[in-house]
Amino acid sequence: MERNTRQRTAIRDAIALANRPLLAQEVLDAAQTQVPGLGIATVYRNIKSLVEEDVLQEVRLPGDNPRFEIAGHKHHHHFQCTQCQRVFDVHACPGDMSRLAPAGFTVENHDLTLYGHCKDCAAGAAT
Amino acid sequence: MERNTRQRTAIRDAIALANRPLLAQEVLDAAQTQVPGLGIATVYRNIKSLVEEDVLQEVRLPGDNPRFEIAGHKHHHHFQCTQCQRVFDVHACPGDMSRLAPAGFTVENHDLTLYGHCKDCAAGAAT
DNA sequence: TTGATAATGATATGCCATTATCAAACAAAT
DNA sequence: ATTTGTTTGATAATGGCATATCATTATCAA
Repeated sequence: MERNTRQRTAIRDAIALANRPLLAQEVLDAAQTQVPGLGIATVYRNIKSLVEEDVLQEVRLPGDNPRFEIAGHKHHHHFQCTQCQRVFDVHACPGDMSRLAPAGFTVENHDLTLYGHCKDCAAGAAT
Repeated sequence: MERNTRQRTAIRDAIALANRPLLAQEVLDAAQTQVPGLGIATVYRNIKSLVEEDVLQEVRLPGDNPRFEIAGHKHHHHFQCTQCQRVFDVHACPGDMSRLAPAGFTVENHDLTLYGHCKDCAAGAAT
């Protein structure tokens, strides 16, 4: 991955502009608005190399396939809408977790996922 | 699944006695100490029916296959050891999360996973 | 104890996300 | 514009978890 191609640019831009973590399939859908013939293999290839270059980072939520967002964000968490399944960043954190673990356990990190209805789905739906 | 078999009993007991969520493969390993010839298909079959009967519940952690624990526990979270990969229950919670989400989002639930070293691995290892 | 039938175990198959393959298209240095 | 080596796109192959299949075994009511 040494050359600048329309495909690579479209993939990176799609993720950057979404401003939320995207599944490979969501990246394909978004990037195809820029490059109609784009193939899924190219999406996987470029995501992989962009992760290796620390341009992107992987986001794993329970039970879901990997999503990808622009790397370098400071500590944050995620919100998943139980209706549209989309994932959004949450730039807040309950704070220190080290007291929660049982005695003898050392806490080094944590993942928090909030579930509910996103702004769009909360607005349109009767719960 | 209407009959009581040695296999079914061994599977349920293995999960109950582990006192932590187990992968299907971990259930097989544990239950085989009671029923040596036990097959993986029987483990999957019985786990599935025990979940449907609300005897077991599924636990999903980011990036991992499903684990299963005895159902009915009150709200709790999980700790995963980054060394042995085992998962343990955490009977504590930072509390209300509804203020963390962006405006317009409604929070209905949350999952928290702590990462670090479990008691066994913290004791024996040089980090 | 027997007999109807449910459960088991070995393994084939299904399912899906991801990766490999390879000819064709393209980037970019000359 | 030519050339050379990289990237792409279509699709086959892969890998891993889970389920289906089916002959055999086991359960349990009578």
